[in-house]
Amino acid sequence: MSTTEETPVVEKAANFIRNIVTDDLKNGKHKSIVTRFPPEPNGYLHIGHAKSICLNFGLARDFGGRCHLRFDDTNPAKEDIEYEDSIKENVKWLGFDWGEHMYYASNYFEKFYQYALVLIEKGLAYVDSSSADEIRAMRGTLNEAGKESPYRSRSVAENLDLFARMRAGEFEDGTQVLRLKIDMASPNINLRDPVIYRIKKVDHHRTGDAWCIYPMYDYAHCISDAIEGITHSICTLEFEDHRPLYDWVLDQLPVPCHPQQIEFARLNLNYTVMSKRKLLELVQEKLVDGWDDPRMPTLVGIRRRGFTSESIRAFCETIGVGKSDSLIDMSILEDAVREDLNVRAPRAMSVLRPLKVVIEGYPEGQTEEFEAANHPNNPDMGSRMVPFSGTVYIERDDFQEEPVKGFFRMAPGKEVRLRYAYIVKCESVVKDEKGEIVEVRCSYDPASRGGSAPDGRKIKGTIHWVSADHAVDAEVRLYDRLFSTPNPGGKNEPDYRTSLNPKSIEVLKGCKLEPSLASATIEDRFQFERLGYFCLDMKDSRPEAPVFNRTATLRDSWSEQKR
RNA sequence: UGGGGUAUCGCCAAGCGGUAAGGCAACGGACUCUGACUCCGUCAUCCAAGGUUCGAAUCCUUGUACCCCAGCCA
Repeated sequence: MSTTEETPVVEKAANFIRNIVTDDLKNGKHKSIVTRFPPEPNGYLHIGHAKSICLNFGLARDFGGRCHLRFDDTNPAKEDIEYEDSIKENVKWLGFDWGEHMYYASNYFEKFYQYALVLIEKGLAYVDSSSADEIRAMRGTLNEAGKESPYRSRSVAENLDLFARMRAGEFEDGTQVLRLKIDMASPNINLRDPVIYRIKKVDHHRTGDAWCIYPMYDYAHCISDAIEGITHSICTLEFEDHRPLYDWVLDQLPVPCHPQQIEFARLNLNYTVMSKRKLLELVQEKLVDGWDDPRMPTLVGIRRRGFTSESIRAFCETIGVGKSDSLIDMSILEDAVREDLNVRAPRAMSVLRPLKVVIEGYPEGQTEEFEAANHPNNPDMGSRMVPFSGTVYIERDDFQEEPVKGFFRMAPGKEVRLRYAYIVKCESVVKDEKGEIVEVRCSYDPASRGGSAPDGRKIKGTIHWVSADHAVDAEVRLYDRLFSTPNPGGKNEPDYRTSLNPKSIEVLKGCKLEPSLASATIEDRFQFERLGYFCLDMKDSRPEAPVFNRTATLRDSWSEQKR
C-alpha cells in the first residue's frame, strides 16, 4: 500500500493507462507493477505534478505494486537540495509513501558511465569535438536532414581514450560531448545523434566534485527506469517522440529490463499558469508573495490556501487521464474542496464587513448563550455555545435600506432571524454626516429565543452575527483566481502578466469572529456560514492576531441571480 | 512543406462494430434556522465528407483543425 489513508477518495475511473496495466497483469506480462515519480529537484511542485503523483502512486496502490520517488538530478547547474525536502514533503502531504524506494539518478552515475563504455565499444557512441553551435548547425531542420559530424568516424580506441579524459577533467566545458551514433537523416530529430554526456565543471549537490561530465535526460532516464525494474514509465506528451530513443538505448544495452514508456496529457488549469518559468517569474518579480502564496497553483500555495490533500486527490481522480490537450475548468477544483470541506469542516459564524446592530429592548448588560450545531447535517460533530448580547455585528451585505426585489435579509420593517438567537425586526437606521449607515436598530421577539418562531410563522431570512462584546478581531484574506483570463499567456494572448487579476486578494481587517474561533490552530478548517471555507494562515496568523484565508466561497445562487 | 500526437455536450471524460456512462458548469423545481448542503428533472449522435456493414463514435479512405519536436534542459 502506498497511501497513508485508507479511504478511497473517489471510485477509480477507467483510463487508457489503467487499461494497459490491467491487461499487462492479466496476460502475465508482469506479475506486479512498478511505477515512479521522477521530479527534477529544480523547483516547487504544483497541482500538475499532483496529477502525475496521484497517477503513479495511485496505480501502484490500486494494483498492489510499488512506486518509486526518484530525483532526476542529472543537471547540477540547475538543481538544489533545498527543493528535495519540499518535494518529499509535498508527496507525503498528498498521502503517498514511497517507503524504502527513494532513489537518485545521481546514484547511478557510475553505471551510466559503464554503459556508455559499452556503447562506445559497440561503435554506437562517439566523442564529438564540435562546438555547440557547430552541432546545432549540423543537426539540420525539421525539413532537412542533418549532416554527419567530422568526428563521427573516430575509432573505438580513440573514443574510449577521449571519453576517459573527459571524465578526468582534461577538457573544458562545452569542448567535447559524447553522442549516440544513430541517424543524422532521421525525420525524428531526437534520433540525429543525440548528445548523451556533456562536460560541466560544476559541483553536484549530492556527488560533489566526483564528476565533471553529466548524462543527459534521454540517456539517464531510461537506464534509471531499467535499473529500478520500472514496468510502466509514465511521462507527459512532449516525450512521445523521445520514446524511440528511450527504446533504442535500452535495446543496445544489457539492462535488467525494458520498461514501457507511456505518455499522458499534462494538467492545465484555467485562470492560472503552470509553467515553471512563469511561476518562478511571479515569485521573483514579486507579483505574488512567494511560492506559498495562497493564489499560487503550487502544492505549498494550495495547501496554505486551505485545500485538503483529499480534495486534491479527488480532483485528480475526477479529471481523468488522457492524451488530448486539455484545459481543466477551475470550478472542478473548487468543487472538489467544497465537497470535502462541506462534510468535514465545522461551522462557525464570522462577520467580515461588520455593521453594528443594536437590539432595542434587550436588557442592558445582559448576555446569554445559544447552542449552535457544529454541523447541521451531522449531529456527531457536536455543538458549541455562542454568546449573544444587545449589540451584534451583521454582514453589511445582509442589510439593505431599500431592499431590491427578492432580497429577504434585513431591511426596515422586515423580520429576519439571527441564526440560533432571535427573530429581530429593523426599526430604524443611524447614519453619519455623510449619510452612511453606521448602525441599525432592531426590536426583537423574546419568544423566539433560540431562533424558532413559537407561533410557527415563516421567517424567510436567516443571517449570521457575532456579539460585539465577545467578538474576536481578525484579519481575513479573500482570495480569488490569480488571473482574470482563462488561458493567461496562451496562444494569441498578450503577456500573461497583463492578465493578473487585480482582485485576486482582498485583505479585510477588523473582521469579527465568534469567540470559539480563537482556539483555532494551523490547518483547522471551518465553514464560516453563508460565506465560505476558511483556514488559519499557517504563516502569518498569531494567537493574539489571527489571520484567516478564504479557501473557497460557498455557492451563492443569490449573487448569481442578481447578475 | 519532415516526424510524432490529438479530435465524443460550455470544460473534462467513458466507450474498443450492436444502437452515446459519469463528473463539473448551466437551467428548471423541491426542501431549508446557512439564498449552503441534499433531492428531483432538463441538457450530445460522436471534427468533416465519402465508403464497408443488417448495424459504426468505434473499421477503411480522403480531408480539416489543434498540440509537440531543431537545449551540451528535463
